[in-house]
Amino acid sequence: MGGVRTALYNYLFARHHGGDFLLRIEDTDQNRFVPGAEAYILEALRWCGIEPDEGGEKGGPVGPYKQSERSEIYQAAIAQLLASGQAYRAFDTPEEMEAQRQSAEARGEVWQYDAARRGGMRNDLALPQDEVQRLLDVGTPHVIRFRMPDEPEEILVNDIIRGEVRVSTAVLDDKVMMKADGLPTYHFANIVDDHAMGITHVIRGEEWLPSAPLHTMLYRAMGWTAPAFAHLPLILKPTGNGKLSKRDGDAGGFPVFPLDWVDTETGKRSGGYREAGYLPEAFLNMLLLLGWSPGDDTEVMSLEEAVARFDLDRVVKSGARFNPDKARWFNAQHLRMQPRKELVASLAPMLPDPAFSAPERCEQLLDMMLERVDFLHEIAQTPWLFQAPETFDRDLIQKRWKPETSDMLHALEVRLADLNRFDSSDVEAEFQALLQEKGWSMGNLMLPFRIVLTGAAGGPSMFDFAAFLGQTSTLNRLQSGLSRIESLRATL
RNA sequence: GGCCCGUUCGUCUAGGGGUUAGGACGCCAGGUUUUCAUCCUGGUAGCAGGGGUUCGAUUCCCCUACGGGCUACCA
Repeated sequence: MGGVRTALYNYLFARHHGGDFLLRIEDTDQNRFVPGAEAYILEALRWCGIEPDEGGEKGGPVGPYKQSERSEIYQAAIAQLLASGQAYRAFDTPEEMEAQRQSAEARGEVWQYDAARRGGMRNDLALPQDEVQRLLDVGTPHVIRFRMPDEPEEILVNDIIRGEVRVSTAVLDDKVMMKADGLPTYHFANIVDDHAMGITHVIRGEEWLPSAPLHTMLYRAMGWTAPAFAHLPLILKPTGNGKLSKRDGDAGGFPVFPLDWVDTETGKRSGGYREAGYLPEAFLNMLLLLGWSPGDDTEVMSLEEAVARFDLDRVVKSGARFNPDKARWFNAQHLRMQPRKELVASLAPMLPDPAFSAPERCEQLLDMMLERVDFLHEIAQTPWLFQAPETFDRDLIQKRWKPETSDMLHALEVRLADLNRFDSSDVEAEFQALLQEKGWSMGNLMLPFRIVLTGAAGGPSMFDFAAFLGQTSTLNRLQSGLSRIESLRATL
């Protein structure tokens, strides 16, 4: 969800200002490679309708769009940093550094690889030149670190959403730019690629705000103009503390992924909004308002409207708690805005019996049910629409079934059997005529009629429903339902 | 621990030196409806606390509290 929202805001911003939205795959961590993840991202964006202008399967003029295929570019860039003395090689092993960290922490000190400590470490800057050469000659694994200024300096980051953020380089460490495996870290690859690809705006999650000063320094060190930054508020759990995470969905009964996702290692499946029955428009609309507002009372918006109205100056600063109830509400709103044709096309394959999948039958179902559901599949999952009810609401029958009720329904059955036409209006006219003739009240006949045909208390207009069933099915349900209810009443 | 960001109804948010602090979700009540739902009407509920500045702070400043993020050869 968080990733989709970030993509959405980037897309809207680009579209609103006539720019391009590119997709770059940042796959520089070999250990975290997940098969299928890239295809998943592409498919999720496609489902949402926010496909990139460049990257993905499209490619484009500033490719490749996958960092694992851009090694030469990073090599050239790091050579520049090394040559200008703004980066250096470090040979310290993870074990060595961990030991130092442990002992520092035992003394209550903060340990970081910075200007104050690098003199005591095994690197270019501290080791004699011939020792460095020897290490290099024998192929000692090493990383390349960015050299923070020796003297503390205040770095100013101008964030579109948060304004000016100032950090002293004294609290920043010498971050690794190139890992021992020869691949760049996020920090380095990101600034190199953003520059190479002509990125003008970096719109990303707030978790990146602490490293924005580093990125600012990297642009300066490379002699490049930095893009504009905008750090988005995080999406928080519906209840409890912390940001929304994968586990929250399964526990809370709502999806946190756009599409179903199966973890290839554990085999565990996490539900997606698509599979949960959400319309992509509703999913996006819900995400849109989680951290941004148009400034007036408008809430339900199409993607086009969002493009027209979106800008970064109305993005909220504080974290937004996700509300599953409101997500449902958005779906209900968008469901009713869908063109009929599309609803029919979506509903037809969900239906339990192909006999109901004909366009006119789907139309009838939608007429009766659309305003009563939040999701289309709720129609398909209402059993009594498609077959006579198996069970009847005991409490309801106990409360509302009077001694004369069955006879009244028998009378209705006889009248309905005589009908030559069985449209909703025909059923209604006959129903009213019977009431009038016998002096019965609407409530005393209508609810039992509903119970006998559906087994339950709620639902569509009974005249529409009878017409939907047709004369034969209506009469069959009346007969079988009545006998079932009679035997049920005998046990009450 | 250190650094950074934040704080308006339960939730998402509008607002912004003088407002009856607005809307939405949820919840409650009433109306419409053959039931349920939709829809309509109304209600419930909020400026974290303390200091300043000011004629006047929810709005500006500071502090505290609380929340969040980062602190990897992960992104």
